[in-house]
Amino acid sequence: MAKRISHMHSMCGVARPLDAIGDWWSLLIIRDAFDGLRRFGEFQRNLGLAKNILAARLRNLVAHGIIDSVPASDGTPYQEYVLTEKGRGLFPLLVALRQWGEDFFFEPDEAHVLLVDRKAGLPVRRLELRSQDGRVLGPEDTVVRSPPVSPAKARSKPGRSGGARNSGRGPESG
Amino acid sequence: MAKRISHMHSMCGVARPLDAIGDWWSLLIIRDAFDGLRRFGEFQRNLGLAKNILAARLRNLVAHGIIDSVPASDGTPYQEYVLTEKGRGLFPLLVALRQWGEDFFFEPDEAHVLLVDRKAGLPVRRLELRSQDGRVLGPEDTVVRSPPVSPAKARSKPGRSGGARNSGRGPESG
DNA sequence: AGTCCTGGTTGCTAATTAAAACCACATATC
DNA sequence: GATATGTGGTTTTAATTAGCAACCAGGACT
Repeated sequence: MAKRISHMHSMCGVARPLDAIGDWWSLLIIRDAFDGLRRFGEFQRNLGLAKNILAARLRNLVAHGIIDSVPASDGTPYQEYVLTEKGRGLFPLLVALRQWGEDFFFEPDEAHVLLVDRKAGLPVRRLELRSQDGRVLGPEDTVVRSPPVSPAKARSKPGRSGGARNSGRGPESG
Repeated sequence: MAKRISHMHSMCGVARPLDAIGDWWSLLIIRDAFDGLRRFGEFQRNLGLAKNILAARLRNLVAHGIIDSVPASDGTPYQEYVLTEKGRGLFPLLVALRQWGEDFFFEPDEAHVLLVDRKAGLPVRRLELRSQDGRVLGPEDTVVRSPPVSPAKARSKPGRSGGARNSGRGPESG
């Protein structure tokens, strides 16, 4: 199932999720799942990937708790694949990806689908990262920082380097 | 450079960006670039990946306009790799990924770094998708829809199926 | 009974990945 | 001036992976 980036030193908060998703196909499967697809054949036809690959990806996603494999709801003896809560948590990521795509991957005059608010029928707003007090934050306005270490936890995880260092910029940004 | 998911039927607004990014390593490189890393050796040491892989990924990212390769600013005759505007556009995606990771990939008591607003020193807000009028939107509240087709463009791209069909749910969600 | 559809698994081969060795250039050191 | 050392890669090579195709099994339809 792919060597992937495991053996990463830190397996930080970005690498870990990547490892769970698996690969691009998985992300497209998840997107299709958000779109209401549930059956093996639906995914396969829609994505056009080999069946063994699809089977492997679905297995992996199920193993990581992103998709749940449930008995088909229509009486057929097959499985349906539905997003778990964890899987549904990927919604912002997919939206971010899509918005980035809309921004940079289409000619100005090239027609492309866009995400609209179902109720109002209008395009959605752009995703924005905001501070607690509502300012929009860009890359320079944020830092990755270790949380304040409560004394009780200070000795619980001696192995990971996350404790004290790196409260500023630099490697091991997690 | 990986067969990837090219040969996808539609290369929709999600698949296209994925294709450009390349793979997980690339995303980690981008994350490190956001973190201020610029030199080949910095990336290599920080990520622990083979040099040829790093070189290939950097080439790919440069080719896709995500990273720019500029002469080093410190007088050395080497290159520095800095994010382009397009690359910086990936910030929300990385934040989404990180927040998802924070939600589902750490034990409740497991310490992990988190993203804080540099100025206030407080954790950032959660990314939320909102409608034009400010409602928070979940997966069910959105649809992927073709934009209204202006007559001039109606015949410009006969090949792509994006024209009329699929204004609702279903495949080819782009 | 035969055929088709769904939902996979199993082999196989070609293509990719990644580790390691190598190389060129520059700077620092003796 | 010769030698080590760090940077920024490329080439070589072995192992892994992807994806095609074939196969298989249960059910439905004819």
